[in-house]
Amino acid sequence: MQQPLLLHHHCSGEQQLAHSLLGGEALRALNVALSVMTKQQQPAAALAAPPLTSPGFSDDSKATIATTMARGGKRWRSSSVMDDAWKKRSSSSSSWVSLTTVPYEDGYEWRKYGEKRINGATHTRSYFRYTYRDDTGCQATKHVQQQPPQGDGAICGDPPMFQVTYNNKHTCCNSRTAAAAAMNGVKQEVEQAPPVVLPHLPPLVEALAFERTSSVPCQEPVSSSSSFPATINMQQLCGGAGLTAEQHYYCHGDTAAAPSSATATSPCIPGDSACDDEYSAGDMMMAQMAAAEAPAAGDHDVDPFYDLELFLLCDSFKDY
DNA sequence: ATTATTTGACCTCT
DNA sequence: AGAGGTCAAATAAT
Repeated sequence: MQQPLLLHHHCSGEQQLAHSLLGGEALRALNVALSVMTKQQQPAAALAAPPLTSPGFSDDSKATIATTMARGGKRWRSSSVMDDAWKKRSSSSSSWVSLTTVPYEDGYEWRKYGEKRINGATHTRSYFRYTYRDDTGCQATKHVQQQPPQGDGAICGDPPMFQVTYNNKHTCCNSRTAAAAAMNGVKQEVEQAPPVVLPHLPPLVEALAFERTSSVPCQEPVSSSSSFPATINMQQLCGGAGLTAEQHYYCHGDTAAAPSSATATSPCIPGDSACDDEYSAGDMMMAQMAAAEAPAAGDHDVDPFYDLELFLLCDSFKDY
């Protein structure tokens, strides 16, 4: 319903758009949808992606590495470091998949460390690790795989979809403080925060996603490298333009870990000093709405949807 | 000068 | 042997 306004708001005036969105049916529909969401806790849909298990390492493989290193390859790790890596790999296996059009905007900063051509895939796969891994010890990684075009692939306006596979939970408490600590040269204690439970998104979430527009100009398929910024600018997250595209999360592994930003980081929650300047009446309205829908203060620790709601609301309305 | 990305080699697993 | 993941030297960007 809002598509014409969204497409032409530069002509008809942003105020009118905001009025239409915040004062009309859209907000009410959103409110209802979120209300249903909070009450609906269905198991996650079947995974589209193959299981991403960590097979662990046998003693034999350790020996293999030892001999390999002895014969003078390009490897440089000491055996003790290797042992630690094995322990980590085998003890903290968890991964989850996100299907999204915005593969790099998840609230954390990532550094690209590799790119591979994957068999049968039309695009290369890019590998990222948490930018401040060395400072925080956070072992979170992800890889991004652009999906082949759906249908005939030539439909204008169909944005490229990316499958983002996250590995290892963020052990830094949240994105901003970890980044700040790293930038200040402060060695941050690695907190063993309780695992954040990934909200299982019911189908209704799809109704919240912004409808794809058919008027977006045709684009060349996104090339595998350098077409996207590999790191996330926090200012962009808080005040940058652009609507959040649809994101679907799937999880698997031992613990349902949350996609980093969608929950704990919530980079744009009103009241956060880093974002306050960017928010006005609309934000307060969203905060009130979320407060009305969410359990009493303090209860959102056990409400898997609470932070997700805030994130979606905040991110979706931040430009108004 | 510093930081981030690219890219080919290396490594493990199947 | 091939596939997928990681490393770090080389290169590019800031």
